Amino acid sequence: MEGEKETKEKLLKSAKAEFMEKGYAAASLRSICKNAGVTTGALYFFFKDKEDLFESLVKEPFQNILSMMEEHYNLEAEQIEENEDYAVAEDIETSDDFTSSVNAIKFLYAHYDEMNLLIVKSQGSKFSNCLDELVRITEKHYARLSEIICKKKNMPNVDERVIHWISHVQIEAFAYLLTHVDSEEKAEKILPHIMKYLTGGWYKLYDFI
Amino acid sequence: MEGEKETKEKLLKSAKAEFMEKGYAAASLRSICKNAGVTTGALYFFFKDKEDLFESLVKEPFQNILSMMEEHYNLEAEQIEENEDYAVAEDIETSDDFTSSVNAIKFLYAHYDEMNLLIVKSQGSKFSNCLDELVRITEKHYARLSEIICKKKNMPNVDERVIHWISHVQIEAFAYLLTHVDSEEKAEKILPHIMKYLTGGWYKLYDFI
Amino acid sequence: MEGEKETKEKLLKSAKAEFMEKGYAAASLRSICKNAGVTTGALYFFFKDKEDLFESLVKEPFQNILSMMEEHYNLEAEQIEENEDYAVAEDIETSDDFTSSVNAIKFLYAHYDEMNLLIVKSQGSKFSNCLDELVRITEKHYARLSEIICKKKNMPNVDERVIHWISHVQIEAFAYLLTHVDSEEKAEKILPHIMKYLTGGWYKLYDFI
Amino acid sequence: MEGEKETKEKLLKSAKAEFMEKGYAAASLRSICKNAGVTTGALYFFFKDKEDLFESLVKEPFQNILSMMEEHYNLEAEQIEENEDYAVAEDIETSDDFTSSVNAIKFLYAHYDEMNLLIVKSQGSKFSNCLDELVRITEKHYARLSEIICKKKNMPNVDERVIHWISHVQIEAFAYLLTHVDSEEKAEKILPHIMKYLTGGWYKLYDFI
DNA sequence: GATGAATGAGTGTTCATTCAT
DNA sequence: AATGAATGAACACTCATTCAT
Repeated sequence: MEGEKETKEKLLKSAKAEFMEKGYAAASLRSICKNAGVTTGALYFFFKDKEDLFESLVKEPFQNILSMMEEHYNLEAEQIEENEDYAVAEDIETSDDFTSSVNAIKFLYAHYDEMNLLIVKSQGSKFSNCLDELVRITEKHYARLSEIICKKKNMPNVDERVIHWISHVQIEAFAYLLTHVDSEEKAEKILPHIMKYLTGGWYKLYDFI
Repeated sequence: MEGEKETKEKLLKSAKAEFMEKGYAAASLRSICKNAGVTTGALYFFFKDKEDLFESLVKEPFQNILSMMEEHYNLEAEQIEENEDYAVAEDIETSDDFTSSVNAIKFLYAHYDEMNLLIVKSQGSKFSNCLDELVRITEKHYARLSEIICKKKNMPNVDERVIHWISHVQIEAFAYLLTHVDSEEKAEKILPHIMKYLTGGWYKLYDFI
Repeated sequence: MEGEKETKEKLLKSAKAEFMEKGYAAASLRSICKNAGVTTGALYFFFKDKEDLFESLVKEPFQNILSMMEEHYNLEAEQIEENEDYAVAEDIETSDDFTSSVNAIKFLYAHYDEMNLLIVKSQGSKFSNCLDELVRITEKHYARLSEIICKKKNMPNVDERVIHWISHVQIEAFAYLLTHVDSEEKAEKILPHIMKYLTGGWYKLYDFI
Repeated sequence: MEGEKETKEKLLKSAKAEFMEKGYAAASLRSICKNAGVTTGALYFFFKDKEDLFESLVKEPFQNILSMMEEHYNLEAEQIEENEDYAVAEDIETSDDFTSSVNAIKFLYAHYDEMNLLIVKSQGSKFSNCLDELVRITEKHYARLSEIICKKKNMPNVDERVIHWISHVQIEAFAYLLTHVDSEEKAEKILPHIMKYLTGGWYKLYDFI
């Protein structure tokens, strides 16, 4: 009777380990089942296919990041609508108060494994380019901010490709932190410097200096 | 008689296309041979194995980047030794003269395909982590610069993990440019803004602002 | 529905035939599967690899021979310990009572095919040198006997390389019988002469004549 | 110009090494050519195919053994025809004068490599069963001797299968000596004991004891 | 819910051999 | 006399997936 209804859990656990070790494409369902102490048939009872299995591990965490980011950006957008000077005076995330960044980091490290799966182990799956989606959201937000700033400062609009590039760099920068600093503590120690560096870029770009 | 001595070229061309399309791991030697209009045996006459075939495409370009970067960093290091104030006054690559960056970009786009193979299609090959090597070199250089700057400014040394992170971000930033902007012209248009952004980070970090 | 659960049997049968015909190294798994009316994947469901397939055919019989021989030698050793004159008076297997030899032959012929696989068809597998193990056991036993005999007869010890050689010859002699006389009946008819010949060698060596 | 006409020699030397190391079947012509510093085409200029290459190494030595053995047996047969009592009185090779055996050993060790190729490395080639031919000659000779002895002693003829078996055992016994004792010196030290053992078998078989 | 069996296409790689030059 | 190029079949093995029970 042991195991019984936890087969699915065992499979997910084994799958996570396998995907972590070998990446999506090189992972073997055979191997996952074996390590779960279960036959292939069982896997296909719970999951449609390899893709579905991977998705079961990462979809929800990924949606959560998306939501979180959208929420964060919406909040910021509201603040700007209320006070158009906000963007100009403070720049984006320019203040030395990194609370929201810290919160983001907290969330990411709470789902450390899943984030790593998404960022570095998803090649071959439909999440291969999952960061692109984050970039897209970020980009949209920054485009709006940029427009406001430029209007205020009577500058020509910054090229949208530059905005896109910056968005990508920022996302990648966070991703790298997550995938190469293994504990939240350490990450939080580095974070302020990182934020300083990233916001410094904005300053320069809009000649705040 | 057609083809004759160009079999190797045909194979390399076909291989490049296949690797580009599917990435190293998912590429099929069978498919490469078929598209080259050649049998598998022929491939193994010219190349030791899959790895060797891939290497034949990317090794030399990669070595060239390495050389280029080392040369560039050595040059900069020399300038600093001659004039220690250089680093402080101008910061690294801070001037609005991006000549060396433009040259780098020119080189990268001259080997556009190979660079893309290296950066985004090499997973599974021994070039999987080729960017790490570039990061390592960059990091070493920046560590040296950072030390000089901090001494001059009576600041505590910047954490080496931060230096590492910045180096990575910079390399990735260039890599992204290359892999997502498909012509040199466009890249050169964006480049000044990118350089501005990246150097802005340094300014802020060392409180030049 | 035909076949159903006998796939493994069919594979083993087909494998035995193929190994018998071509030997381990030259045998083709493809061919084995085809003759079994089964796909290659099926084979790999039941067996880890080629080696494992071969092992499944011969391991047990081989272990049995080992056990049988060890038992036989231990028995003989006990008799000698009880009566040290045994070895001298009777020599090893010198009596005209070949019961144990006949039993051995009976066993060998009960596994005729497997023995042939082991002895003449195993080249390239890990059973390549399986006879060496039998020789080793035999040698150990004969070394002990030889020492006792020589002490009793005040002879210098027989060179261990000679003992080794004799052991090998004896094992080979039995092996040849098995691999070249196709029925137990015929073998049993020849056996007494063979035993006579082999024991005659011992007589002469220890100057019993 | 170097090499020039010695290509064939280089190929033969390289082939011998390869066959020695891997055996006939597992030997790779590719590898042989490479180690000879020559292309495959060259090999096929001198040799018809793999089989022919192997044959070039071992055919002559093998023919020589055959001749030697036949000569030896013919000589012995002549002696018997001249003096029918010879066989009975002395038995075959019974005297303690092993001159002819020593000569045989000398010859075998003079062609040590080739003999090893023939005996242990020929599986898969047409020399796979080359020892059988030696057994056949030996058998023919022994059959004749046996008949004479039995007539003289008024014994029933010894079963031809026994004769065959003994012949095989003797050939194998010599082969084993050659393939497991690496120097002629050592072999000559063991040889007297071996001869003693082998002739002892004959004594017993014909109840000379 | 889950098993155990089976599929069949696919993988990279090696082979002896051929042949125009 | 020898090269260098190429063939094409064969190899052992792995894969995600299916399905009757």
